[in-house]
Amino acid sequence: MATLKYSRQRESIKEYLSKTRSHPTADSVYLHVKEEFPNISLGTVYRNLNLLADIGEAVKIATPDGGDRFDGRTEPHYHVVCTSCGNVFDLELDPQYMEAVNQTANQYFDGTIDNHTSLFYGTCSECLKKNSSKDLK
Amino acid sequence: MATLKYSRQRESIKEYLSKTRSHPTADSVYLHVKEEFPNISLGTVYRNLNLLADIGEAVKIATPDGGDRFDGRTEPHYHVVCTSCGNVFDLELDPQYMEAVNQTANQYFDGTIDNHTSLFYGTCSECLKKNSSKDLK
DNA sequence: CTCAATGCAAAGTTTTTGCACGGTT
DNA sequence: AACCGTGCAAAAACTTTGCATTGAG
Repeated sequence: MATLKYSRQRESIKEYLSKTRSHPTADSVYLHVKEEFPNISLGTVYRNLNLLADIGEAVKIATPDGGDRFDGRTEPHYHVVCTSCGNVFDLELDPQYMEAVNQTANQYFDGTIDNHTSLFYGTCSECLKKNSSKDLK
Repeated sequence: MATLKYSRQRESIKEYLSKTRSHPTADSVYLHVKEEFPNISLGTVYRNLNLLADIGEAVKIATPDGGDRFDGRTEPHYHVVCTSCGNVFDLELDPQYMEAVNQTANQYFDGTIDNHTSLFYGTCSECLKKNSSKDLK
């Protein structure tokens, strides 16, 4: 395989991903890193995001509407996607349940289940508020 | 809200979704329904797929690579996405675990968790075979 | 008759890719 | 020097949408 070389752009992307909890889209990452590297291109951001996901230093989270989201948090954890606003949240699940579920899932997937990318859909509290106020009219 | 009118195209889409276990993409649905309705357009397929998802008669499953997948199975169940080939599989999870996990997730999402769309990533057995033979060379 | 659904094509969004150049090793 | 990474722009992949027409109620 090709040898990985250092690049300031990739470093900046990694740093941003590791610090934010917002599970940004590729475009959000682009906008942020652009502040430090005004000439960076969206293509470079995509290439690095996919590269980081490939080597396990980031997680790509697919959402049903809008683009994919990325997460730089490396400890195993689940996610919840709000189907109303599209935002992604970390889910603090009792390790005991995560273990049990992963074990069951692995009966079918032979130990390959990636518990970073397990994912639920729901409606976040902010959207619940908005929706209930809409229901009133 | 607008009143729903019958259409043979939508009926055909629904029937296909309810019979297949392949979790097809919009394009696969299009190709299939095209056999019965040669003039059907991809736009119509998308419109109906989204409509069915909105009224809860189908589930839209986002995958990190390739297009979204659709499922017509209506009983609550989880899915596993193969990150190698992109295929989606049903996951028969002990209801007791599903219940426990949903309950925990719902502490954060206030009872809105949709247990049709909860989703894991892994590598399916077919891809495991292919990958291991690649590793040998 | 009314309005939802369709087919078609154009446009929108998101992501990938080819290529020449610059940066890291 | 070798070759990976970048910026740019074009292209690809996927999905939505406007509009005239057809079809259900």
